[in-house]
Amino acid sequence: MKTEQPQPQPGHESGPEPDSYSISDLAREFGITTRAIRFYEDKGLLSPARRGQTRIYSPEDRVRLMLILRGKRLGFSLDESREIIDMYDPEHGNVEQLQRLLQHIEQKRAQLQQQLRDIQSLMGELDEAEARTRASLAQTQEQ
Amino acid sequence: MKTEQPQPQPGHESGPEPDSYSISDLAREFGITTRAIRFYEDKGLLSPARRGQTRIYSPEDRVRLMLILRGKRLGFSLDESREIIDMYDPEHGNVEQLQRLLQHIEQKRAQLQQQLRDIQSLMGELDEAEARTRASLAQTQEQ
DNA sequence: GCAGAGGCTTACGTTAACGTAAACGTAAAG
DNA sequence: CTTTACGTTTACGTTAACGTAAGCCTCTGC
Repeated sequence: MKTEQPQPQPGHESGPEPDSYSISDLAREFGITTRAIRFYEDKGLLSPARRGQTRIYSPEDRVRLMLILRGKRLGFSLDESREIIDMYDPEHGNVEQLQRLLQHIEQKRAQLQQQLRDIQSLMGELDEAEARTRASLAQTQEQ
Repeated sequence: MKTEQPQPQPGHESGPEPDSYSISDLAREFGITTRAIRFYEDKGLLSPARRGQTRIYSPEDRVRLMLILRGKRLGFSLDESREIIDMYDPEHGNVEQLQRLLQHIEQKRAQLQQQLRDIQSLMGELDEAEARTRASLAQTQEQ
């Protein structure tokens, strides 16, 4: 089912940004399965609109999906990704919750800094590994 | 069982680097369970020496364990970590294997660069989230 | 009017990475 | 000599994150 795009405000939006997506649109764009997308919804990470039974994804839904996938690339669980995404919307009423959110942000920041260090060292080691490999390759070739 | 440290070359090594560790030594140091360490061995990531049945870990084994845990922090699977660790020792004989190793290194590098970008953007967003939270907190307090 | 091309729900299967527990061996300490 | 601490193997259990059907609905093109 191709989600129809009647170009709502005619000739005004220049960039090609659709205002809704089908589930397979998103699956194709991000190289995942529709099953995965529905799974994320099951886990409370997405809640697209419905036309009848059919899911209709807004650009905001698409952004959330991108955030989920970025979280995966960083090794976050879906629960962690949801927590991070939930930091965006300001529905946090009382002071305690805001304090805990700040702590949470600090924790994430610390984790990201650790990841940064890890990446730096691994990058350096990859450089060395590449050098050794090229050396080994050169030696193999000159014989 | 405390692995005995008879200080083999007497009064020569100044730094406190033990030359062997028990499984619970390592478990304690890295905040994991002995079960996990044995699991890594099952998966071929470690192969410590044995005194009878008991596992004896060398400093090199300890380093491998550190690399495994760094891999985990970066969201790598144990298989991926093993592949990366295997890049270190030069047992790669023929040219094809070396070529594939180089490709492999390039892939990892690309992945790490993606992670770097991901971390940068997430860091920025954490800054914004913190700012919003502090603003929200200030507003709550001034009423 | 019917064959595809999507989409939906429900449900069982699968893999990775351990957790948990049982049942046993051994060495030092009281 | 028995408790305590640590170690071992074996094996079943668990959670996350989907994969893989099966069975059914609905619109579109021919």
